[in-house]
Amino acid sequence: MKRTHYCGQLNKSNLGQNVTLFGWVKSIRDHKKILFIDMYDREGSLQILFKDSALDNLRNEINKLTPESCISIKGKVIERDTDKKNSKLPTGEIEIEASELSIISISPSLPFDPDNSKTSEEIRLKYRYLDLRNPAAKYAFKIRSLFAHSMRETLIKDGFFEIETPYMIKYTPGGARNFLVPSRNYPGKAYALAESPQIFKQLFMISGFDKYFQFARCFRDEDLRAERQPEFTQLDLEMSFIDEENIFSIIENCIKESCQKVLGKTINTPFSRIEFEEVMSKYGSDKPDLRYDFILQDITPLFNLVEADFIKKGVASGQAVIAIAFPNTPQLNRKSFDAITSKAINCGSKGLINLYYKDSTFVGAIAKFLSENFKSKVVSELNLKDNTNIFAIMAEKSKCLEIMGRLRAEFIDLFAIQPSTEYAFCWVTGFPLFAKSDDGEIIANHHLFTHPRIEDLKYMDTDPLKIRARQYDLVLNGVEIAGGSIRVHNPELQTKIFKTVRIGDEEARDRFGFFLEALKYGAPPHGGIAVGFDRLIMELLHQKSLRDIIALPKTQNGQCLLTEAPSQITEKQLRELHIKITE
RNA sequence: GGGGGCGUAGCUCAACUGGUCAGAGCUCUGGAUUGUCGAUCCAGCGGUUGCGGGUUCGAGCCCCGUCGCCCCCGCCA
Repeated sequence: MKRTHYCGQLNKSNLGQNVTLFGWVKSIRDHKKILFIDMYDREGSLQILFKDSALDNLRNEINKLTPESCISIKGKVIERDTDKKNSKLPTGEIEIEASELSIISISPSLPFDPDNSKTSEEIRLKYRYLDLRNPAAKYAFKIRSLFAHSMRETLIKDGFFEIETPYMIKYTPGGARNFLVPSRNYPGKAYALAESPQIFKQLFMISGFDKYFQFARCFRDEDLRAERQPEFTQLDLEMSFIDEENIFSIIENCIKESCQKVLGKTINTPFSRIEFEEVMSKYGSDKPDLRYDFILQDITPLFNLVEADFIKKGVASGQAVIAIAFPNTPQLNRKSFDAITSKAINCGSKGLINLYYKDSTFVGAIAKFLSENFKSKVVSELNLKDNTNIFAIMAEKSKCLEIMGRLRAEFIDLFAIQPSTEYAFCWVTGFPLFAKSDDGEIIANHHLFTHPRIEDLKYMDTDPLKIRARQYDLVLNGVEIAGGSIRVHNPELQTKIFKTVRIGDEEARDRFGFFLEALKYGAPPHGGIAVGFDRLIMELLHQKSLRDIIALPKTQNGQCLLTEAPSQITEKQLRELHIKITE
């Protein structure tokens, strides 16, 4: 029982060799006196030929065969006649003339065809082990594996230690909701599953490990989205005696090398950088998709010139008008326009203004209100060319930007605009350190250990909302794939920050006691970043859902359709855990 | 917690406003076939229209409830 080759790896260089293969039957084409089996394994598929006395001898066995059965074949690699080669198959120049066949296990017909991508996800997740038989899945998980390996390799080469942190940890309030693991030994107490290794990696810096990384599973009990799973993988790292530049270059290099090695794709470094304020005003989002260069434009002053009442009133009451223009796009039909308008309304807009510019004239619902003065100004300010759609909304400025930021992606989709590049990486920096909560309180925007920018420290007592953080996100094609910061290592500054967000000594001790204690003992300056590894792979492979690159994902409601987790637990288990179910 | 989409044969889908609407392709089963390659040809099997109520002479279609899947908002520092 020894495999000599993978099916998918044989080619003309193996001609004449006797091979032993293990794999699955894809299809059987029986011509009675001659018969073909397409056989595949994880590396690809291959045609097996049965004829003459070998076919006569194996006939009984072959008649039992069904597609997707597991078999082994012994035979000889032969070249196909020129007119019998199959250029669609990597192994199409050769075939195996079989001398032996053994059936390892017969499969009944599958509940669905693994190669048919139209099959509903519900069925595919229920039989995920069959779904994963398809070549696209094999490719995705091969890339994922190689990428993890390559990232690990570059970090080890850069002097990082890979250190594990516990998953079952002490619950600390704030942040994402935790999954809880009730304790058997301590009635009423529970572990929390770690939502990230954040606090531990900072402890490692205080321990003097200097450079730490880990592929860490993270658990968050929050509602799911296409790019969120309740458990996911972060490439987490932290370094001492560094600043932002060190983090950027470590990550850029790690991604660049891995893309080159694993995907054969060249990524340009350094990645572009953009400040939070700029990214919000230009793209209306802190995770801009820079494969497209359309930017939002504030045309509020121009709209003063529009004679429509609702616009005059809006602008007079301090609302802003934000526009975006799409040259070389067709005029929208009623249906498309209504669809996109309702999206705008769903995002909180009152409506959507659309003007179409063609042959030096404007078409649209508000066209009749436009003065010549307005027209000539808008043409020059927006640099309008023929066949351009201009969309605008009017609202409070930050709301406007946010809504337009979302619509930007919708328009790009609607007009099927081709991206200018395959991968657009960018760093977003200069996030505000604090934000104002709904009830007017000052709260931390990121987490409480984020270091303020040195030049903004002076606002701490006077105008803390003006302080920018030494925080950075990495964005790829409009998806946030990493985030991190330089941390506070000075206990006095830490106390000041707590004070600003009105966390008293007692609360601080309660929530972060062991960590604040640790900070006292000669903490080095440090910072780090966590890469959403699943999202990175998803984006690199242009997948729309995290489920495509997680082997055994959960549904939007957090169920595993294969194993049916979560499942009912018994009275006995509950008793052991000192838990009573009410209701 | 909220908004939207979907659920019909093993799979993918169809069935105009409620009335020959239980249908197709693929899979599957049987047969034919010496160069096929998601083979082809012939024949056949296959249904609690997610589930439970209701309206109606009559429901896949309308109404109420419920379950499940997907997308989004809130949420996820």
